[in-house]
Amino acid sequence: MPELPEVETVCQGLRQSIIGKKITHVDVLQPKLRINVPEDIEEIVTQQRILDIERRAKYILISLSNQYYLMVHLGMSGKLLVHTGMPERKKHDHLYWEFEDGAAMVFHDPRRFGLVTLAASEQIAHHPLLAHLGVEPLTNDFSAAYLQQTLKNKSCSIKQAIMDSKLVVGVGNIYAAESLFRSRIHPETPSNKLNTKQYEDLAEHIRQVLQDAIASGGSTLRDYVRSSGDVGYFQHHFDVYGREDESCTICKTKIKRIKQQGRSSFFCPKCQRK
DNA sequence: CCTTGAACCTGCGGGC
DNA sequence: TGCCCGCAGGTTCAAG
Repeated sequence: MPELPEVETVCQGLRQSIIGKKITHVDVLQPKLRINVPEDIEEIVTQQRILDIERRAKYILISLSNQYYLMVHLGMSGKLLVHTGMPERKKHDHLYWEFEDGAAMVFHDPRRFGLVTLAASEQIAHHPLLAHLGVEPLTNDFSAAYLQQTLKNKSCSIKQAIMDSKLVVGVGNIYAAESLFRSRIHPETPSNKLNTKQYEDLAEHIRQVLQDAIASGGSTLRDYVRSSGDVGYFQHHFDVYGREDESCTICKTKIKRIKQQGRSSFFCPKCQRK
């Protein structure tokens, strides 16, 4: 389950639980994911050790001792769980990796919008899934100046713009709504019509809302490891997301829901004006 | 180039 | 109880 903070939390959990382990077996129960699982995954991955876990956008990159990355994306409904022994097989479990010490990792994804694939380490930056991604929101490349510069000629809504992974990665439907609320910007505002302060607020609040969520995910990391992965992604409290007709946490006005690009947007019509 | 809409897939909850 | 609808955290691709 995916927005950047959840993916980051999963990566942190994996770092604590599988680095150094040797893969002894791979079981592919369902190869038809967003991209088909490579047919040679078993021969490439078995007998390799997990060296490290990295994240790029919402992709989990597991580096292996043979200069390959195992790339995992969780899509809308994916989970990557680690068990200390062999877990019982559940519906929508699509891949199992078994380790030398008896532990196992499971990729579980009812909707199959996620993916598991392989990439040679030296060409990882040029991999088609990663090559055209924009900046990471938690690095210094992401700033008000960057937003203002890249959006100055764009008339699309600011919500659509910040969810565009060619611009900035990792801002999904929840955190787009939350960062616009904190910035007091209406989601339908044209991207090129924000003033300088609004670009500053937005850049700052995108960073903040993601960092807050990572911190709160991190606080459950102990549980994550102990219980093999179920963090409870909707543990956070949101100011606007999913709160249609409930009252604004600032001014008590009823939160509105509208559709943008086929997806729900939530905002306070009083705090967030066009 | 841009914008819009649909597509991929399963499950859940509400209305009738 | 069943059926149909809309909804869900993402991403890509085709059409206009």
